[in-house]
Amino acid sequence: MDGGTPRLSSAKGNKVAVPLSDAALVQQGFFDRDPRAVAPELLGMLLISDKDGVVTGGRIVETEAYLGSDDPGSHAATKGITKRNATMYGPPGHLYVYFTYGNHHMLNLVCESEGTAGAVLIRAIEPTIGLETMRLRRQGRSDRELTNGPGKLAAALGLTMSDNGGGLIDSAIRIHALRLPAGERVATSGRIGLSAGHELHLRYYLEGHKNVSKGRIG
DNA sequence: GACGTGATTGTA
DNA sequence: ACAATCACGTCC
Repeated sequence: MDGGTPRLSSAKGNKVAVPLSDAALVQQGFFDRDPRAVAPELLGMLLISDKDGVVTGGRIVETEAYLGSDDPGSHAATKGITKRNATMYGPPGHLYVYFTYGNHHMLNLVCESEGTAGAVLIRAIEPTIGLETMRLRRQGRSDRELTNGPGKLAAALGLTMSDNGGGLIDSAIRIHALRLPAGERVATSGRIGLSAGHELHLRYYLEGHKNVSKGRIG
C-alpha cells in the first residue's frame, strides 16, 4: 500500500501536535470481524479527520460495539436493511454516520463482512490535533468538552451525513495504529443511553481518562 | 433535574 | 398518527 504517511502538509491553520508518520494506517481488514473484538482494540489509536485539508483529531478513549439481529440496542436489531442503517450491512472499514435527536451526528465504523451488520460507535477522543479548528466548531466549550461524547466528537471533527458510507481511503477519516501506553487500562461497562440491550457490556473506555463521556449507563 | 430539538423508525 | 431513539445545550 502507499504507506502510513497522512496528508498533513496541506492542513490550513492547524499545527499538528503529534508526530504521525511512524504510525501505520489501520486497514479495512482490521474491521472485518466481530465489533466486540474491534471496539477495545481501537482504544488508544489515533483518529484523524481531514475535511478539505483541515485536520483535526486525537486518540480514541471510548467506544461501544453494536451487533446485528441479536442486539436490541442496534439499528440493525429487528429489521433488515433500511435507508438509515444500510451502511451497517456494507463492507467493513466504512463510516456509518447517522443523525439523531434532531441535532447530532454519530460516527461509527462498520465491522463484519459485507452482508452482516455490525459497527463500533466512537464515543470520545482526546482532542489534540487541530485544536483551534475544534474550538471554533465547538464554540464556547472548554477543551475538556470538545470531544467527550459522540455528538460532540462528530461536531468537532466536522462530520455530517455526507460522510456516511465513505471508506478508509476516500473518506475524511483515517485511523493510525498506536499502541496503548503502559499504565492505561481498558475498562468495560453497559452501553450508554439505551432502553434495551444495556445488560450487554459492550462499552469500552480508558479507565480514568479525562475525556471519557459523562453519560449515564442504562 | 427537566425540557426542546426534530430525522428516522416501529407501533397503533 | 404518535411515541421512542446509540445527545446535547439550556433553563429550572
